[in-house]
Amino acid sequence: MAVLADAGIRPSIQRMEILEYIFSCRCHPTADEIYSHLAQTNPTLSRTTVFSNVKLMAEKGLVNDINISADSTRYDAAQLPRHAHFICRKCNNIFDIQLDMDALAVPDGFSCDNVNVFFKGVCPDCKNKQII
Amino acid sequence: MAVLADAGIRPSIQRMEILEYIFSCRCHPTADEIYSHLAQTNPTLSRTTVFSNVKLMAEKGLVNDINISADSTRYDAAQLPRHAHFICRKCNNIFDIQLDMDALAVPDGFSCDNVNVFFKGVCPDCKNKQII
DNA sequence: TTATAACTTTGTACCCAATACAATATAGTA
DNA sequence: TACTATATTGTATTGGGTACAAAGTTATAA
Repeated sequence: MAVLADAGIRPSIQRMEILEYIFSCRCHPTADEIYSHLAQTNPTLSRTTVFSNVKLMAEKGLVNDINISADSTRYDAAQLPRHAHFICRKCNNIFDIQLDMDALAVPDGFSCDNVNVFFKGVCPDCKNKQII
Repeated sequence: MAVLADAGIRPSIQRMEILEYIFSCRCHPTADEIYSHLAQTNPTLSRTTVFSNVKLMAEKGLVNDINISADSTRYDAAQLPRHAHFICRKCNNIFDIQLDMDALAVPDGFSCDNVNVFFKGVCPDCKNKQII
């Protein structure tokens, strides 16, 4: 996990496990979901450690923090191709939406390090269920 | 405020005051900020009333709920021209960014009722202050 | 007008994501 | 080894937001 050191974060067992999970799970987990998952194999892991480290990783640009809903912050691997997110108002699932986001730019004077595009509505599955 | 009735919301003093403030202030207020402002002239107003009504107005499409930061949900008049938002990591101010968002679309099958574009970074003012 | 039903506001109590903080543990350096 | 800096842990706390029941208000019908 040289990616941690490259980002200026000193590697540790906990940090490697957290980042590995965010990079591999593809489920936009919350900090609590990351904690619950990792605690199964690492019972002494602290909830605070997860919260403080995902925040650090977001600041360093290793992960994206997704505030698509008011509930809680979700995390996504920053190394994935840029994509948008869709949240379903019925099932609350979050979907990756492939989209050309290169055209999105800020005016001169602003320096931008992060772009998020969020769609809200109803997903195909829930639309079908409503008809039935 | 026929706009309330048009959206299927029964008008009330409280609801008109809340909507009027969101439409006029242009400051992306949180529910608590709306409450604090209106409570100055309406001391019996309840915090719960504000929270439940801004949520209702967001569901009915009268206002946009902005979750650009994890802190708290902010609200914006939905009748304004579509625009993006920029949050400064230094001063936490939120700026309106004029942007062509018509190209942003979801795949077939999804039905989308709301799009948000969020930029994060440093605003011109804070960039200048850092140099000094 | 009165009665009744439906809805809204209010206020308290509560939930839970996130943070503060101090104690302990670990890693880096001389 | 001793010392310093950084991480982790666990508890206590904060604060945005909600649940719920009581009180107040509006609409509809007889």
